[in-house]
Amino acid sequence: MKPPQNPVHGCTEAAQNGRDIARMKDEMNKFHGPEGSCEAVSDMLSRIGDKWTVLIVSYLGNGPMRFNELKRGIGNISQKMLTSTLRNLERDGLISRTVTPTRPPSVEYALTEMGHCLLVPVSNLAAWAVDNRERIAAARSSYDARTPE
Amino acid sequence: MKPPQNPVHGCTEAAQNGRDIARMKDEMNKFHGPEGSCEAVSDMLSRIGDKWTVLIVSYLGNGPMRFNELKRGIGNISQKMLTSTLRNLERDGLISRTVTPTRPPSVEYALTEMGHCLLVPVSNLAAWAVDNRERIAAARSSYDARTPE
DNA sequence: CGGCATCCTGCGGGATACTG
DNA sequence: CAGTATCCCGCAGGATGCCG
Repeated sequence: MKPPQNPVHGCTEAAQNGRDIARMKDEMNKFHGPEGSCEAVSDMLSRIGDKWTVLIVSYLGNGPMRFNELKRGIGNISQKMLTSTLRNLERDGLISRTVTPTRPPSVEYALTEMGHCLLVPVSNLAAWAVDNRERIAAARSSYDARTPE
Repeated sequence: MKPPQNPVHGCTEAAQNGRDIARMKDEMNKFHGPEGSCEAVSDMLSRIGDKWTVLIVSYLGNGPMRFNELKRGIGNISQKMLTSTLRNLERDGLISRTVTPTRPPSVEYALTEMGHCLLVPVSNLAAWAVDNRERIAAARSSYDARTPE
């Protein structure tokens, strides 16, 4: 029996008010506490939060892809950004780059084990974003409605 | 019996290769599929991935705080960025702003229920970042060592 | 104390053109 | 096909100064 579909993101204000919050605080304290790790987290989040990283990682979650395959899939990304984002991901050990010297040569990108690993928390966050999209939209229009007074 | 300390981030290549990956793919597909939600996720991630949002949210995870309290806690944030990030979070319904009209007035910021809710997936991601910090650092120096050839 | 307004800079990131 | 190189623009975001 594995973690039962756990509703990490459902969070309809019931489930979370107990244990999870406590565990989470611990995480967060170990995270502000020893000065260093805080920066590490901040760092990772700006890497991940950049305009393309998560898109690419999530596309590669469906299996290895070639350069232009990715480009077409994502659609509106420039070669420059695709290249540099892929480079950074490779540098961080999150994806692998395999060149097959045919002519013209083809290059395959794939998630590494660590890349797949990252996909887990990221997809949780993504799920949260999807699930709370409407609430946020509502909060925004509500806020906008009562501020420009 | 609740989710057993689930090793969301430990991911020592064992636990994840089965079900979780599959579930995750589903998440990701529902996420690329219906055109709209993909943007929503991308949006949220750039919000969250910006330089300060997560820091602030995580500080507020320890309880309500006042403006300068936050500023001191974080340390190197400018007033401008603190103000605007707080404003955005308030607009999105993730934090509340309460003015107590003493003199000089004091303003308290606190996470809303949705804010706490966000903290859960975020702390998972943070945990991942902490746990994989060294592997990433290693990957980077390895990469840097063999590229500038 | 908790802000807004202003000025100024760096760099993220798009468009375009050229190579192996 | 899979890049590299160059140019150029916008805006995130720091520094500084003023207000209730």
